[in-house]
Amino acid sequence: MAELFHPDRLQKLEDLKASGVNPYPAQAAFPPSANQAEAPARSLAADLLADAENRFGEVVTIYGRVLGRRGYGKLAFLDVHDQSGKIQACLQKDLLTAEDFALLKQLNLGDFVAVCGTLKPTKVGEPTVFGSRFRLLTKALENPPEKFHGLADTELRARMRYVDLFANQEVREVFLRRAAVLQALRGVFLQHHYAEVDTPVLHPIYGGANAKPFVTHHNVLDMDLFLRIAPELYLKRLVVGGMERVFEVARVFRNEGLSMRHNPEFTMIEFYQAYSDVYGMMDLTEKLVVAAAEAAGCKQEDGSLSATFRQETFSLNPPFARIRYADAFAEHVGCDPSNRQAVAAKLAENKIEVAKENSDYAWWKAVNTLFEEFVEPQLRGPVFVYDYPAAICPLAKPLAADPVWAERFEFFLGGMELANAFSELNDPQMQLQKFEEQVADKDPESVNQVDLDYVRALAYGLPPTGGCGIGLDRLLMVLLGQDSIRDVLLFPQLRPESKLQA
RNA sequence: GGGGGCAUAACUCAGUUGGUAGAGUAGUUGGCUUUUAACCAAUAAGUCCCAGGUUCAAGUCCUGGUGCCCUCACCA
Repeated sequence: MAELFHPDRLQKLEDLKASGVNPYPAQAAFPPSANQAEAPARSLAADLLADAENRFGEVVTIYGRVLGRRGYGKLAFLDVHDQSGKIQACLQKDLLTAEDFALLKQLNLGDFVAVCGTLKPTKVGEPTVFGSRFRLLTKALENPPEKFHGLADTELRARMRYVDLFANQEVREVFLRRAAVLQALRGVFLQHHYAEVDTPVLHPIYGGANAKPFVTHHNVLDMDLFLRIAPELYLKRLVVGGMERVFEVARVFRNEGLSMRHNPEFTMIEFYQAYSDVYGMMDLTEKLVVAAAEAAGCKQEDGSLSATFRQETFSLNPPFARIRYADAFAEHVGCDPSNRQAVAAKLAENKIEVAKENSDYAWWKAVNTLFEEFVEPQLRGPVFVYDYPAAICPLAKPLAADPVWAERFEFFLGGMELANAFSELNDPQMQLQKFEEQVADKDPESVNQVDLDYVRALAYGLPPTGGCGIGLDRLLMVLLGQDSIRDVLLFPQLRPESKLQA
């Protein structure tokens, strides 16, 4: 970036100031004036357009950014964009004061303006505000992107999201829908009498998932802290304490690679409900996904729900399919996952090594590698896979009937794992043992220790509880049809722009 | 971290075999009272990502680096 401010614009700014125009007024509203009626309150472009025919003749006020201008000497059409959309304004010399008409000449694309005037159709019928008053609200010192293509460079779009958002209306739509989805999900939780909570992001011991953490340091306490990789263990402490239904919209941080599905920080919605279990969580997850889909605009004309993601259309009408892990495994891998010899043959065939002899965890981890390789790509979804191998589920309660399996499901959609839920393990001794095994099985570079305080909390008694975590960003990718997680994150992680900061 | 690709004006992009850096949009100036990617005329704008190298000559070829994209690895 050669210049932070466009030189021509700086000149214009000086000219404006010289002629007594404040390029950055504090208030948007038209100031009261002796010889002019008070301007009406602001209208949104979309509201005016929705009801234009009934409002023709009405005096209205619009605010927005000018992103198009077609000038004709003594008249100009402006495309005024606000959050809701775009409406045309027409400014004619006949209707304006000399000062306002002079100001029109100094206007640039990208500037914010207020226009007050009569809503009327043009000769071709487009609803247009024919301005009798007009003022500059903010001067822009940078050119907006090319008007036809918008901002296309993916790097610039992510780096300068503030430009992407106003230059590409569909991008703004994605993020407004993201906000609507979050609100809809909160609505479902409130209907089910959940309390929204905020638990710590800075953890002295990290846990609740298997991931590498970011490390930071508190100066006064003189201790290292980890940015949370999951809120799980804190949320269950709340259930121990008697907060029976809690959820958190939790930003979590994982110090791992980036990809179209991975960002170092992402949003997980976790929720826990006392006296429920994994099956209750399945029902609630289904309701949440449906509510999210409705808020995301997935409702079709016939009332059905569907989303198109990466050229594939997914029906989101409940109920979603439910399949046992072992059945899905048998179908796509070709053998019973409990048949050790058959599975060993499959592992050898696919050159998958069991990391450690005589370790249940290592064995089932390898089994799960087969699952990830052969089953998950086939799970187009929406589908719940349930009854996972207990050995790889340190936080889930084993099935009473067969403790090889645990009360856990994962929810798949669009080829991605979007949710993960358990009947929470609440036997403190078994939990301690599983934690210890897990730490012992860990690769050396991944420092981890048993969260003994969590085990102590369980010792005070965690009622039977169902818990679930939903990867909000990935869910939004599918619902909003965005290929990359970067396209549903306002500010995805990028390296700093060396030229700008140098 | 491995492999592949891209990087030229504020934006979108051309740039031939290595031979003076180009267009459209945006900007500036002028003209135009119903356009909508308005139009017409003039004009300004470049560290061709960075640093080396080859060459009489490099946007172009070579080496290294940086950033981004794709892919693999990592990733409950």
